[in-house]
Amino acid sequence: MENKRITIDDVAVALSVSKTTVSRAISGKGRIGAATRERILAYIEEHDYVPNAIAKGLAQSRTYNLGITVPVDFTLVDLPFFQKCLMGVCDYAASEDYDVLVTLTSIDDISQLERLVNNRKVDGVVLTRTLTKDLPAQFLMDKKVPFVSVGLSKMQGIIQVDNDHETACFDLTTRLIGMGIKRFALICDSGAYVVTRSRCNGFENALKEAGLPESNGLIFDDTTDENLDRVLERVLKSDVDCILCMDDSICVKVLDRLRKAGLEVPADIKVASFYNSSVLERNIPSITSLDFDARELGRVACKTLIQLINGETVPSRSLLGYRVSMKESTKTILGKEE
Amino acid sequence: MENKRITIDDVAVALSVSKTTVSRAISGKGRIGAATRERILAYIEEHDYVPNAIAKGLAQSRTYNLGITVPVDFTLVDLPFFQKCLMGVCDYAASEDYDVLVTLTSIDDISQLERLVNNRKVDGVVLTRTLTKDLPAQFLMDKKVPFVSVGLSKMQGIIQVDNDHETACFDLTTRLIGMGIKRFALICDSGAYVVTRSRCNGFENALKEAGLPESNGLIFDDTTDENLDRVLERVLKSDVDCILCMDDSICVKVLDRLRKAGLEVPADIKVASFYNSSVLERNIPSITSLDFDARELGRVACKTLIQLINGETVPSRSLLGYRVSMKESTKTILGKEE
DNA sequence: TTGTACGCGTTATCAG
DNA sequence: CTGATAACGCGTACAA
Repeated sequence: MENKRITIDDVAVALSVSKTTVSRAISGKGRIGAATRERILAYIEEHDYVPNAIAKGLAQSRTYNLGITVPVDFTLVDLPFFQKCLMGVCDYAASEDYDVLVTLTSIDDISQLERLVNNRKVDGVVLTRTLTKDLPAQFLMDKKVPFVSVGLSKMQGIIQVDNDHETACFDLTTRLIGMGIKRFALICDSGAYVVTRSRCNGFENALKEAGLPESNGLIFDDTTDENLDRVLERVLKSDVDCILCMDDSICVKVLDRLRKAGLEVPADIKVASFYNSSVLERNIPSITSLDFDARELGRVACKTLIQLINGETVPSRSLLGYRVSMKESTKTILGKEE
Repeated sequence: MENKRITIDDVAVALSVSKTTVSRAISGKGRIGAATRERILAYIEEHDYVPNAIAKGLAQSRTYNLGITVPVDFTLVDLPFFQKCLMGVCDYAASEDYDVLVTLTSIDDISQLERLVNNRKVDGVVLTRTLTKDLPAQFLMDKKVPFVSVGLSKMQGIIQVDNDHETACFDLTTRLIGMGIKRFALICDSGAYVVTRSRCNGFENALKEAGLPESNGLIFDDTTDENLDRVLERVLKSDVDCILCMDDSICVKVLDRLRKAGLEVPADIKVASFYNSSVLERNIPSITSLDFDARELGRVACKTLIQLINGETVPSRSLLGYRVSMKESTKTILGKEE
């Protein structure tokens, strides 16, 4: 094993050319004779010379590093999302010879992100989980650091990448209506997430489009753990056909309560989730839900960010697709299938 | 907002001192007059000058970056572990002004790690999840890059940090025996993890120490999804008092099967898990288990790595503690409590 | 097509 | 105690 690392200068001397020529052979920039070029490339390959990324970075005031914020106050339910998203970012970054540097952020502490930016350790940042009050976005904007936000944000002028939750919820609701379901209850969390609004919109639009009265779509928000029982009680009394859960974390609780109440899904009541986080993967019955490809989301976010860094123009909002998974939990007993 | 970044030279010129002096005031290295030192520090504070980490890195051939490998082929059950571990690493790294750079590794693909190291993007690496066949460790060893391994490894000469699984399992088993439980079944996975061996050892030693015959501790390994049913059938016929699960991923399946078989925990049979991954957090009944602090593990791993990078001598093996959580799932019906 | 010389921002070395 | 000056390794105008 070679221990001592070789520099561009060593290559130049060994081949009796100048550093410039070697640099050109590697980068492809600037004209250079095909012959010398081949010769240099061959030598580099032979002696496995690898350019020093730090020096390169210093010279071009670039780091070829990307930052990604990861929330510390996650729940088990949204953990897979961040993990997959991170993987997607890493995927694409690697393909462009960028590396990814994680920084923990909580709702009111962005000190790690500040360090990262102030130390100029990254060329840009991917923000995951957008809150209505978005400290990181504000900070990066002030510092004029390129960044893209995964998840829609209310802030103006932010490059956003997200799945099309609104259309997805519209689609799922419409299909359920098509199966003969008429009365819904949508159970939301009390969080400050922007995405909740989009999902509600999709749901409401589907009802409207189908000509169903508003009263057929009960919406319960602010359902903390304590009053979920009361909410469900009201839901069950309301002759609801199908409970829609804003995401799996709610769905888990709902299923748990229904089981205790001795209710069968889908025989007594149907259930579906607006966000499949894979925690319910093995649930019996299988749960109808919306599937989003978080890894792809990460890839697109990363791609967009790198374009942004390179000064290319990027769409201010990219919406990715979704998949509607019709499963057991919404099957009608007559054997009607999707 | 200041837009243009200020350099050490600007500070030097503004204060009519040399760059060297400014550098000394910041680093604390080398003797310097208290007066000038204060003056420089004040100026820096005032004009919020931040040293360029890249240039600093180039000068000292250091990056102040750490790498951490994250496996791509994770399951939902061990996801929280990696996440918490990552957080611990980030915690400590930030406190030492290091940043953390993630790299995906699968069992047979370490190309991202290779890029990272070849490009000299990191000063050292934290390895998570040690397999019996450890490609990353071998690679880093050859490249002479400092690294520590989270989780015990069979390889010689590796700096390891882990929880003391063996003692923990010994402890839990012993306490269960103390509660009057005599016959155990330990259900393992068929994975190639080194940790499985440690846990089995702790379990077996506890039986031995208690003077129980070997036949009281049935061990089933290679329990793939398909034959788990058969295994459980045999277990139930064997008059076992308590099923011990190697980790929560197995425990989830076992609980599921027991429920279907109409068996009550702990009335009909007791259950405990050798690794609480928080997926069973809300399970009813609550599950007796071993708790490990993955975040602390990450912190210690990171601390050890930085010491290693700084040329300090570090213990070749650090074993961290654990917590035994006695819960409902092993309660005796008579109301005997732990 | 190729080479020279300088800049990137900092630390380290060696004088004073 | 302080200050020039040389690395660190690479990119890039500018010159040849």
